[in-house]
Amino acid sequence: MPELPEVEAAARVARRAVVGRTIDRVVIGHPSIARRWSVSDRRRCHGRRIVALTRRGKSQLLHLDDGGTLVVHFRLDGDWVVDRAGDALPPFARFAIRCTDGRRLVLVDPRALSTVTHHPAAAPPTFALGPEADDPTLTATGLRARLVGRRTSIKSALLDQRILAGLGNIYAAEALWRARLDPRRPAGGLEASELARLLRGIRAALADGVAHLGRYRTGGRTVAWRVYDRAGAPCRRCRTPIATLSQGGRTTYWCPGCQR
DNA sequence: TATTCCCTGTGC
DNA sequence: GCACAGGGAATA
Repeated sequence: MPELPEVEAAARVARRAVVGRTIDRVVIGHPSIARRWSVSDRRRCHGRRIVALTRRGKSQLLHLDDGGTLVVHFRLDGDWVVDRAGDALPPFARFAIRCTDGRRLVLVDPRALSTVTHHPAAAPPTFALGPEADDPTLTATGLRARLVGRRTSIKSALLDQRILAGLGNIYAAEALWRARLDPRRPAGGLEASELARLLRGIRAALADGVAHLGRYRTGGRTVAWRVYDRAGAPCRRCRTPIATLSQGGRTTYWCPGCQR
């Protein structure tokens, strides 16, 4: 689930659940999380109030009243479940924040690839991220500046969070399809008009994702992607069968007929 | 700039 | 069985 629209939706769920509340204790449910938590990290969270929850790229930041920060990244499969302390933990619970009023925010993640880290006020987290993919002030010229000289494919560039933050494998493919751009094109070789199309494609793909989140979150995505996961099916624009290729170890879905 | 690994579940 | 899964840090 978690690319920018999904993480943003999850952040809203978590914000409603825990901002303004006080942490009674944190629960660590998997060694992959425990590895990054010292005894002092856990102790410092105890009794702290969560004063705000923000998003940066695909990371969620829980700001504590002592200046500390919890950084949560869902990776491929993470999601929040809100329940009550005392309930049985949901399946695949990997981490949880139990609030003093009994509210509990649980990170569920079958694959256990999600990460949660604590950063004390003296060592706040840093992010080597490009501008947000949905940043309304982003321009084609600005995009060009971030891609100039890049030899990698435009598809791989869109997945590089240092260039643009928030796109993943699905929305990158969807944006390129909307822009009618061949995903193999060198990132630094796109013309101004193509970059303008790409920027529009990114915005349209993200907007579509946001528009359909409700349906997505309540049981299986009912919305059809434009190209993602449609290998062999006819392109929705030109009827050419959708093809796949591997780029940087990820599968790219694209239309050889109308993406140039 | 391109693989390798982290984890576990699912679908072929 | 085995390949693969919407991510990204670490490594070569």
